[in-house]
Amino acid sequence: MNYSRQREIILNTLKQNVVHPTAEYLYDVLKKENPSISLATLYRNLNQLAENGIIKKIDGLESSSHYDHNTHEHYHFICDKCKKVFDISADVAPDLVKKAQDETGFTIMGSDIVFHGICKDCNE
Amino acid sequence: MNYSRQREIILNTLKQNVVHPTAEYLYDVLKKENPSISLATLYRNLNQLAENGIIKKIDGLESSSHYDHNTHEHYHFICDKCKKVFDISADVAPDLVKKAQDETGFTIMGSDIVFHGICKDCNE
DNA sequence: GATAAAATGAGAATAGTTATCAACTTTAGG
DNA sequence: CCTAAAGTTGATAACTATTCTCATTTTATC
Repeated sequence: MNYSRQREIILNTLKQNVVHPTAEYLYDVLKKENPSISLATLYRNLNQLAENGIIKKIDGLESSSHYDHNTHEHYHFICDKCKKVFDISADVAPDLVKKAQDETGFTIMGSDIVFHGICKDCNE
Repeated sequence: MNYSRQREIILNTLKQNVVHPTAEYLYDVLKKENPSISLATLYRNLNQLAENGIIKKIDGLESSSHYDHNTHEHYHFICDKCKKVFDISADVAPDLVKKAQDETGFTIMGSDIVFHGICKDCNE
């Protein structure tokens, strides 16, 4: 990844935003200073920056939603290779909601954890 | 929500699938037994079942991705009312990846937690 | 069984994102 | 500091996942 003016602008704009903006929001902000910037350039650069670990893309699962008939508190692991989703017991994060509530003072109604990695089968 | 044949079929199909299928996967399975079922019916019913707490929709954030220039391990809270995203420190779930790794034997490369609820401002 | 409310299928519509491609930038080597 | 190769850009078409619309059919109620 070599230098690019647009990428620098995008990264700076993201850094100046305390919130965790969506691409759409960033696009609106960017266009004010830089009316010619293209939406494709924005997405391309956000993805590149994320792939290089310079920023982080927050979006649990990637494209499509998954559905689970098990409604008991539990979490999920998605294999980056085979894309299968596995259950992880709620024990890995005890009192999670309570702790987060104490830290923030927000009313927290639920939590989802999504782990990423490579499952046993794909590891072999 | 009153009874519906299609909803029953959809729920049963979901229950019989160990994996956590996407709508697309479910649609393929459903069509075999029930060729006339419509994709809209499937989505409508999955949403209804999820709203009624009968199944769970797994998808971190809703529609669009958010981007974060802070790449240190930390988690997020999204306010269901104003849709703003807030940071939550990694302390709420100590040794999370290690614990999940011990439980599963998978190679875990990362974890995302998304909390849902109502933020302080919206609570007032 | 008649009637109102809810659910359906088909396909159009939408939102978010990615792909394509010709023109322009950046980098490295001579 | 010129040039060729590699990378990046803007514009727009294309794609994917999901929701909306609406005429028809099912379900619940009296």
